[in-house]
Amino acid sequence: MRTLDKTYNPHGLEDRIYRTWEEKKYFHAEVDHSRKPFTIVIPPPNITGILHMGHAFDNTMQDILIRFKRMQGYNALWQPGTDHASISTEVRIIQELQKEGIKKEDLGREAFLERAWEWKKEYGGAIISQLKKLGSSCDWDRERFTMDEGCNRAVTEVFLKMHAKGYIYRGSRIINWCPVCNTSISDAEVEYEEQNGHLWHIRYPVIEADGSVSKERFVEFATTRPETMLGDTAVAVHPDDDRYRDLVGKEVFLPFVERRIPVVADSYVDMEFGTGVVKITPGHDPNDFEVGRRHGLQEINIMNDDATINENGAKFAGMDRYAARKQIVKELDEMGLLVRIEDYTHNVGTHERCHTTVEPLIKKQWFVRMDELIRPAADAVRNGTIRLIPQRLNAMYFNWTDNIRDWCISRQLWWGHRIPAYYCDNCGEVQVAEKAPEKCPHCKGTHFTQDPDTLDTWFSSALWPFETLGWPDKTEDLDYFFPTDVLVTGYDIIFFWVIRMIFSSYEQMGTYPFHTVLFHGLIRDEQGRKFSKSLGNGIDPLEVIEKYGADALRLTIITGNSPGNDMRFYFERVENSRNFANKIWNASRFILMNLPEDGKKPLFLDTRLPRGLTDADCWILARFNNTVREVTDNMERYELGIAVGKVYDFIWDEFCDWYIEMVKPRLREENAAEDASRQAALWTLETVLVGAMKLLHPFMPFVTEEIYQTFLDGFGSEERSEFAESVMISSWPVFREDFVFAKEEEKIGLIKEAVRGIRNLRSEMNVAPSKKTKVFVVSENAQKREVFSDSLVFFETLSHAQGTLLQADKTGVPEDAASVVLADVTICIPLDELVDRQAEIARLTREKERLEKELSRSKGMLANERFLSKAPAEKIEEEKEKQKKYEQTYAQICERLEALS
RNA sequence: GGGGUCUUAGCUCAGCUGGGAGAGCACCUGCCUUACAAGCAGGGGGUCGUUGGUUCAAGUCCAAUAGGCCCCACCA
Repeated sequence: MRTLDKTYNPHGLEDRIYRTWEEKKYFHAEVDHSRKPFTIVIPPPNITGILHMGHAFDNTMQDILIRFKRMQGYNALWQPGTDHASISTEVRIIQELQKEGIKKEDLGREAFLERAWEWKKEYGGAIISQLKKLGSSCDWDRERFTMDEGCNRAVTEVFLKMHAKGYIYRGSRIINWCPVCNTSISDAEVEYEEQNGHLWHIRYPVIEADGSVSKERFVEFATTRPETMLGDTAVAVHPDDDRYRDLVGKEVFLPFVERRIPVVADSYVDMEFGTGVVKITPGHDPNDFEVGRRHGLQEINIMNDDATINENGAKFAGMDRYAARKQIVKELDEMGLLVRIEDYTHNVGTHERCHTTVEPLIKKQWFVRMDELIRPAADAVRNGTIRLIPQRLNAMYFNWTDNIRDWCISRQLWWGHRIPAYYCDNCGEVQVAEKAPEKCPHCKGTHFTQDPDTLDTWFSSALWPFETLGWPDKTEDLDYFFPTDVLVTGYDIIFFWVIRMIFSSYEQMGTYPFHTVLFHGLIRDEQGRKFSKSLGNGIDPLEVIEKYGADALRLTIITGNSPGNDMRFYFERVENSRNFANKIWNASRFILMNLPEDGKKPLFLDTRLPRGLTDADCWILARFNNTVREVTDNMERYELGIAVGKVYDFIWDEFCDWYIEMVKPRLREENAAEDASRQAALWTLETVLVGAMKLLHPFMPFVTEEIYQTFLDGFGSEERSEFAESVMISSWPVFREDFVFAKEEEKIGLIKEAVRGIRNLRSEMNVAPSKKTKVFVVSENAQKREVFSDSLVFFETLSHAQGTLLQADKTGVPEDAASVVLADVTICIPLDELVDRQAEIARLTREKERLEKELSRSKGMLANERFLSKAPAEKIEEEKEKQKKYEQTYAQICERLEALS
């Protein structure tokens, strides 16, 4: 006989089920033109990473969508893979080497890369096995890596094409330099930190008309970085600033390096700030760089790559930038050029990885020109070709596209895609090509050196949606699965990744990579803080899975969350999810207990409605039907949190707490004689439970699979079908016309109200559970017998449960009785059975007041001409019905009150 | 400085296109009822940040305001 343990235990079960899925190749998708594809590419996790809550969030959402679409009959492909993550991996390897006392440079490029590949081999797979623990139904046969052979070819191809089109160029620009990582970093990798510093007020002597350095006339300005004065090539004032009008065009004297630099007028200067004078250091400040370019100023680099002062820094050469700062301030003071020092807090750019203060430097780097490329990316969102969910993120998206700057793609790192550019050893001429050319077209030299830099890690990620499907080859996969459908990711990488995928895809493929981007927020700790290593507040999803199961983790993550919103993670919430798994487990056990033991074909395999269905059966079928429609609708609108909430409520509240309780009497041995009714109940129980397992499967894949298969008991079909052998390849429930039972729904709705009324009464009147109470059900409705044909049984159940005899009676409400007045039925408990007459009066009075409020609202609406003329007819009808009910009920309550007092 | 977002029950949060205030946890009461105490039944508790406006009707739309958070830019 099919049995389940008393308590749900995900341990072991989840791994076992996942293995079966893999063995059966359910995750695998092949080109099949008879079916529509549905494709998601995974945001490739870094090979350095271990699974964190962010991954869990991201991948749970993707898995839900892909499982849903798979069940709906789509040829669903979830394309997995990992990212080489150039800088973060390189940093980690350097740290590892440090422990062995080895420096990256000592090892050399070749040996270092060997080391990196070893790292990839060792740790790259860890994240994959962790994703499997979560239940991710990726097509692992298609796993890719951003530095595998195909992706390498894709990267080179794109680089060459874009270079040929003039989108990629090499140029001198001011870039952010990290002196510790020894590489340039992109603007987006700079993190601003508020730091306490100083504002040094300094003055430069003016050069007099006779060419002498003035002893009396000075220009005063303030700076947070005095050491950069060594690279000053001008001071600037605002063109409208009357105070300095006569100075513009003159020169001032720069101490130490003894340079004469011009005073220029530029509207970049804020007249209000400080003295209205700014020193201009084009070599070490992005704004100054711009000013410098406008005025044709000299660009002087005063620093080495390790942020020590170089030979342009006169006597300070060789000093660290901070040591030089100290010394310069001291000497300026001695020269009488330091006016004062002020405390000042300001934002300082730091490298997000190592938090070193970045140094703006002018360097030759490779760039992608963005002005033209970005346009179609902005248009796609603007005209709705690509939909961002939630829509409010459009603003953030346009904030990026409207303020785009050229993308610096070269990195002075070793781990990554090598730039396909070769310099002639003889003349230095650069050739961009797949391989080193044989001859330099410029000087005919034959020896070349490849550019030592690698590409920004996002360069390859930007190609991810099509390179993983075979590009640059023309593959059938690409043709069939691309463009993909939905991208699921965090809003924090809109710029890094999403925008870059969109323009890259448009440029290379002529089409957008997906039509929808579903964003999720961040998972925070219970105090609302981000998870971070330094805070030590991280929660390891694997530990949660170990303790509560992957299903519980998934349900927790998705419940009550709406797209793009952050959420807090509480263990209490996981416990609740685990309890829900246990709940459905036990509901299943209950049904199994009542099934025949002979291993007969399960009843629900016959989808026709059986004889003997009662009102209760029809009601739950109708409620299920309704849930199917709503949940499907929510899923299609990506409202996953709402969808799962509805499934949860249906299963726990309607199915378990009401239907199973209603149906119990019919299952009892002594009622076995009424076989048709019993069979109908069992058929309904099975049909609804199995259907509910399907609805729940995308969210909680493991427990639903176990239950589904237990019920199918080996009778499943090997094909994808309604009763496939696995729930994950079974078909998603659809709305059924034969499950529409409006009348029965209404009846049971009434009965539920009645029962609640009785429970309320008993509870409020302090009726002891053991106390037997008479209950009269009074109805004006002549059809009451029919209405309550089920309810009698139901009441009996309750009475049994409560240890109380309840009985229905058609006589009127006795004088001395507490009662609940419903629309067309009154439920009462004789007062002699009860404690307190006053309590009943108080209760009825409250009820009366509530109704008065409702009535006045309703009357107001129906008296309003505009409402009557504008509102849809159904709405008005509905309101009239409501009012009628209110009035009836109100009258009854008044009567009861009178009778009591 | 620009943009976004949030403010709903003690806590954490749902609430789609305006029309009877919700969930989980916590709390209180009563139940070990033969699926489940990881459970069942019932209950208390909210002027939906503040002010004004649109509307017959606003948690829901508009404006202003206070406070929190996020992103971008970054004033030397």
